[in-house]
Amino acid sequence: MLSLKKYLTEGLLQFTILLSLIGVRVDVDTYLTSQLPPLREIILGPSSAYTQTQFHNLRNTLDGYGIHPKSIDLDNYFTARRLLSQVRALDRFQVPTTEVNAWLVHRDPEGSVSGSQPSSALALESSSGLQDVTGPDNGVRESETEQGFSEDLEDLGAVAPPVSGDLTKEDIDLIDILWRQDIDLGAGREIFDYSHRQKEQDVDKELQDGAEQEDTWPGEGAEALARNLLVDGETGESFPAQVPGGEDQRALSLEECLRLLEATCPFGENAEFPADISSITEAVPSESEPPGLQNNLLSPLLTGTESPFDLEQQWQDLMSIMEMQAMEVNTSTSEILYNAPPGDPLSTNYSLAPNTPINQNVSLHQASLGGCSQDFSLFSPEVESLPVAGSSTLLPLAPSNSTSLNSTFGSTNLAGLFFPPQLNGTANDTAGPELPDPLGGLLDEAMLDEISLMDLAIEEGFNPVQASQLEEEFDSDSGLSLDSSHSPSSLSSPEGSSSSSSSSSSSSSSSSSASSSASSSFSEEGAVGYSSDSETLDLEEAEGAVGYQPEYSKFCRMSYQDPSQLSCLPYLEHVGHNHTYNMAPSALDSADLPPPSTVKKGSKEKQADFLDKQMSRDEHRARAMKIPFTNDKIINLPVEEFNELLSKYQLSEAQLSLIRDIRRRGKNKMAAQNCRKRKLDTILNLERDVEDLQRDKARLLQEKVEFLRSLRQMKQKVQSLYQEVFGRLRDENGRPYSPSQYALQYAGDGSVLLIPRTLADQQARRQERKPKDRRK
DNA sequence: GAATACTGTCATCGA
DNA sequence: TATCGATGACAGTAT
Repeated sequence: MLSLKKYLTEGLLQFTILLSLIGVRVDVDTYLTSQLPPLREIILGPSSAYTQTQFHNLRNTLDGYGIHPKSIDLDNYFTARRLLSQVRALDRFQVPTTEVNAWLVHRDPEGSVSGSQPSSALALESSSGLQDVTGPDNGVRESETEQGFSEDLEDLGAVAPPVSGDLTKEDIDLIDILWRQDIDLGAGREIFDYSHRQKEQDVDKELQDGAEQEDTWPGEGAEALARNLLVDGETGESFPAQVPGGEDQRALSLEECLRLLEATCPFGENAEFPADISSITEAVPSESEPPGLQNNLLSPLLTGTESPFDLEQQWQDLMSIMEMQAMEVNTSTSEILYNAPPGDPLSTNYSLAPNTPINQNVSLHQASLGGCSQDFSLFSPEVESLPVAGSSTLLPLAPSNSTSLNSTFGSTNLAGLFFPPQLNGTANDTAGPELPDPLGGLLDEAMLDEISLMDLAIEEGFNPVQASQLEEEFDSDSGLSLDSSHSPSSLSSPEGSSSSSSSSSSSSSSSSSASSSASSSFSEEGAVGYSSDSETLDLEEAEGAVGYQPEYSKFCRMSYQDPSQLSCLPYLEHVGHNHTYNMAPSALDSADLPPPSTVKKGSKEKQADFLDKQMSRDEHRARAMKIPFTNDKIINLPVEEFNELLSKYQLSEAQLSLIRDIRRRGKNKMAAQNCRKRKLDTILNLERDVEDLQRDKARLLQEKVEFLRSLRQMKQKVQSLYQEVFGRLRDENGRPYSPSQYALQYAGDGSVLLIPRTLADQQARRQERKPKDRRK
């Protein structure tokens, strides 16, 4: 179950993200034919399985369309089954690139190719089971999906040449837009979706009219669907044809979102000037550059100060996803991670050894977040700072083979998620500034260990979380939150045997010769050692619950054996596994039992022997010693009452000794059960504590990465300012100072001094020694 | 038949 | 000192 749950959860997450990216309308017809009209109505009803809008509505429980709660799971399950396979196939290089291409085509003002594709797209859709292809963009996407990756590149080059030439950035922007739209879904969207779902329903009715043809829906059903697709345009978000002016609205929203993105994303403008960053960074120790260039750099750096807020939220979202994702180790990712562009200025000072455990641990589940990985790259300046070279920008994303694609989509962006790209940069890039690296100490081995531990915590913490959740379901604070599903077989069989057990006679005669027949009767009842209803009730009346605690404790493991709690679970009252402590047959004599005449003699003997076997040793002893009261009284009575009870009877020394032993053992038995319950609770609490600590640690590490990123930005800013100031300095003759001979030094009062390089180096060495001495 | 889990029991300690 | 609860250890039983 754990694996299944994990699989579904993971798949649904991937599926969710994928839907968010491509706006796929889920094809439920394949799975819900006319044999399941109610389910079909529920799932294909006004609210389900259409677009990302509905999906997030479901997730956000907007309930705008009155879905039955259970339909959500069914919906997710059936859709996930099919779409999960597509998500899984991401590493076979189809979907991720097509997602990107679809949006690019949509944004292409010319859109010549995309506009010519709808018919083929529909045909492909019917064959692939994807219904969502409504717009020309999706048509291209579908066709590309079918045709493979090589043609994707061609389409990219021919159809959707990026305006800025940075395809990666556009992809990132678009993906971020989708995310924002998902988050900010308003009523207008829902209304739109609703109206167009009604039309969809009409089409479905038409399909249902031709009920037999539904199974073979690629025929007429596909045509109807095609009509529907041409009419409603699916997916709501990206669909212009349905609503007049819808395309304009969409375009407007895109632009708005782009503006929003540029305003919030600290690297948005950075990506526009990757070369500038590189040149400036490299130029710090060397000769200065024209100051005008730096102005272009400073502004994005300044805007970068706003980044932690947005990034924080996005990190939280992503990490919440990551916590639910069972991340697997993908060692191949390191290759991609360390193949960062050599000119990447951000990777200059924060490179890692390629064999650090970080990148071995950081990876997504195969290509599970292939589409989502683009979102991750949104926060990755590395991606945005890739050399802008048109289609060449896609090269890191373009797989030469399936393996590389898997690693690319599975890990690269995830690395950007967990660690800023500079962490994954190569160590070969030594073109950085010569200023003392303030971050060098922060990225030592300890830091790497922590980050790797974070991965381990997330990885290892997942199962304990699930386990604890199951445990919590299994064992609540009361210790008796039992579910019948946990032991269905145990519940059914004893109940089935209750009738025969209740018909047992009142005869207390037990014979050893009846053992064979008794055992056979047990096998017939299918529940050897389980007490019947009447037995339990009678025994509880006669002796109290002490003798029957093991029964339900078997279900709740180490639960407290409190009979009062047992009353809350009537179905458990009658079911259980009893080793000992059954009532004495004499107690059954007074119980309400059917007249002996209604019971066969053989069954009487069987029952007697059965009950005799169910008696505990102490009960046997008490019976043998003719103790005049029940073991329950012996055990549970308070000391005073117990002594009074003993004083009422004339008991021999052996009887008194036995009674005291019974009392001691009975109390000790309950104490042992309580002790074990406490022990289990302690373990569970510790488990939860560990999970909490793991979450806290992961969160803190996220924050740390964020801080490092901010620090890096500040450092770049300082470097730029340094160069700008240094470049403007002139000596008495009006000549610029040589960076190799002079350096700027920041004084403690905020002033900046121009000192010889040698002196500056000496001071830098002194400052380096001080921390070392302090450590000693 | 071995491994494991559950349960009862004993011995012991401390309150 | 007797009683009781808690707990480790062991053994029996069931799965």
